[in-house]
Amino acid sequence: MKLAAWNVNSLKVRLPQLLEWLAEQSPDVVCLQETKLEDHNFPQQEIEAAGYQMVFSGQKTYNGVALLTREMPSDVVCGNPHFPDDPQKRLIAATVRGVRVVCAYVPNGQALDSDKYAYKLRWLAALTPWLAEQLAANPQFVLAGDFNIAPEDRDVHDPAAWAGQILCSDAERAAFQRLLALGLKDSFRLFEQAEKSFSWWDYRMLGFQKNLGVRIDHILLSEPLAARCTAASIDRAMRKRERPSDHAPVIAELKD
DNA sequence: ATGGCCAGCATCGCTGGA
Repeated sequence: MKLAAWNVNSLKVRLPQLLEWLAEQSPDVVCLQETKLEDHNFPQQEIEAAGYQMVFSGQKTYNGVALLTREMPSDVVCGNPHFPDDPQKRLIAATVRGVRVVCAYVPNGQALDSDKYAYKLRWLAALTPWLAEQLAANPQFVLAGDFNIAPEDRDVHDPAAWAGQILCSDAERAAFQRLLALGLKDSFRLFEQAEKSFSWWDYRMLGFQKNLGVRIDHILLSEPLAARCTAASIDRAMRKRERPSDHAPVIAELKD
């Protein structure tokens, strides 16, 4: 079972790249973030034609998440009951082949003195108890998406420059550790990886060409799934293509 | 020299992303 997460930064713009990538990689489950589409505009026919079922929760202009799956997903939940009435569409969960999959687009936060940062921390604080319930109900569990957190200094191209900044602050990293403390493993770190492996690069300043990136997109696996995980990677090739998303897809493979 | 891009929405400049 091949799991992937990708912040596409507008599915309207990125649909051709997504369809090419699905054909090349043939993932079994894809968690998409930043679709930026209202549900009635979701490109269902094109994705169905590519051989995928889908569930989605979107809005105009901002946010939006979706799950693409080879088999019909069940028990679909949008949003977090511990964080009710959130107008921002950032969470969708479903069960596929016995695996509970939670697709998340964690708020960016903008800057530590911003209201958006306070919202990010509240959002993450509410996420943890809900995940604990989901995980207890199904030990075959994965949380994947854009976390907007670089968990460690090795996940940042210039840790000194980023120290204490958004994506790297102590409070954000502590929130990430609380997710791991539920019993989740960062699939990428289950394996030897190249130094300076990142999943996001700024469109400006030749960020990708200079590899000035951060690793903020993650696939976290419960212990039973981590035991089945055979590989984890970041598909940097997608960032080299024409009109790329600023995020690369991240992938984890599980043996059946 | 501390910027530079991209997407959306709406115009001919702003917000948000990270």
